[in-house]
Amino acid sequence: MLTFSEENHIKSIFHLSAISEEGVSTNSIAENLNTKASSVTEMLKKLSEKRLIVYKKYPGAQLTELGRKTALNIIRKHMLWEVFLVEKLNFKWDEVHDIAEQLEHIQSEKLTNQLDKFLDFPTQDPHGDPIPNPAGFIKFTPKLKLSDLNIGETGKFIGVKDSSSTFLKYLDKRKISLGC
Amino acid sequence: MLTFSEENHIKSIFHLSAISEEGVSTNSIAENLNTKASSVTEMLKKLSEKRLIVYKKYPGAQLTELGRKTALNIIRKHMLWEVFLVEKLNFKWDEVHDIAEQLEHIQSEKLTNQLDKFLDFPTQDPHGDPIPNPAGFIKFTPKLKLSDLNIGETGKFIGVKDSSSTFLKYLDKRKISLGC
DNA sequence: TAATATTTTTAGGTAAGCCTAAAATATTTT
DNA sequence: AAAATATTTTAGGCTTACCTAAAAATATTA
Repeated sequence: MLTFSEENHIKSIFHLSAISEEGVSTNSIAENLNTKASSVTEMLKKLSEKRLIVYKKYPGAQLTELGRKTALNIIRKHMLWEVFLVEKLNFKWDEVHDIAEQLEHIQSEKLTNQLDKFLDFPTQDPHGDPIPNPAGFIKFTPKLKLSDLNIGETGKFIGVKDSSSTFLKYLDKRKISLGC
Repeated sequence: MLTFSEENHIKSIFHLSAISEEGVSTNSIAENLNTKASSVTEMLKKLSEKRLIVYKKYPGAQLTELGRKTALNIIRKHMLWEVFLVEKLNFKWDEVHDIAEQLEHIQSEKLTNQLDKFLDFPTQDPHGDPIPNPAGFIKFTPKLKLSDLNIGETGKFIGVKDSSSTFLKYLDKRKISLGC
């Protein structure tokens, strides 16, 4: 059983790995979690003892297979709750993040699986990101940036990189929504 | 913003007040929360500073109006989540308590209200207890104990006092469910 | 490559929330 | 009402998760 803080660090390392690959720096985690490098160092030691990361002093942190599974499980829960909030409770896609940050820490495997079933096994969260399956497998859809398209070319809008409330509201105002 | 521990103490005091009236003892709270009297004393000081309880050294703790509202809000969330788990996610009435103990601490008034609406404003939780409304008002239904009925008399089964998993499973086995 | 800058770690401190053991207070019994 | 028993509080410690400031390690640049 992990604490909220441990789970948040694992999640942060997962997200940052996707960008940089090969060792996530202490500073980047600290920045990502709005905490200090010294606090992160402490936590990295702990996560390393729990075999969730491989941690060599200066190169930084890398998730083990166990760590990756743990991260994906938290992210899966986060995304399923976001779908629930948007589809069942009529939240806007820019309002769900903070609530899902809380809900993702609820511990009950049965709850997660029943929620998944209730939502009819969604494959994407409200921002178009793929939801990992219970085994931790992610099905990526090939994507292009809007800026990669030439004038006149068309495509289907399947996701955003920036999930900030400001940007999502901007898209809403321009009537740009998932599936366009 | 209260911590989980503060919320749990407030809830405990509320439940224990219902039984004893007039000051809840330190020991009873400790027993109820599986903690020690000395830890409770500390917490009572803190809750008192936050004007959630009135705390005189030996007579024990009593909720203020603010404390009562706080307690009822937590209990309302707990019950709504229980209804959600049973009605939407197909949980049994004996499985929901531990999960609801976690969900009751999620902070979002909008979430609570949207959930309430989604569930079509339920008035009772799965164990037959009345759900407080957003203003903290509880509508009690007059009840009789099964043991108060004479042989041959009939009634409608509207709730249980003992929500232990064991007892609820026993009722299930005897095919006794709410509304019988 | 030596000097400078950056990053990371270590050292030491704080607050919350728990604990045990001892002291203080209240209650019950004789 | 004094003694014995219960309860409650205080005192002092521990762990987690933060923090700041200083030291150590690494990277960069002149």
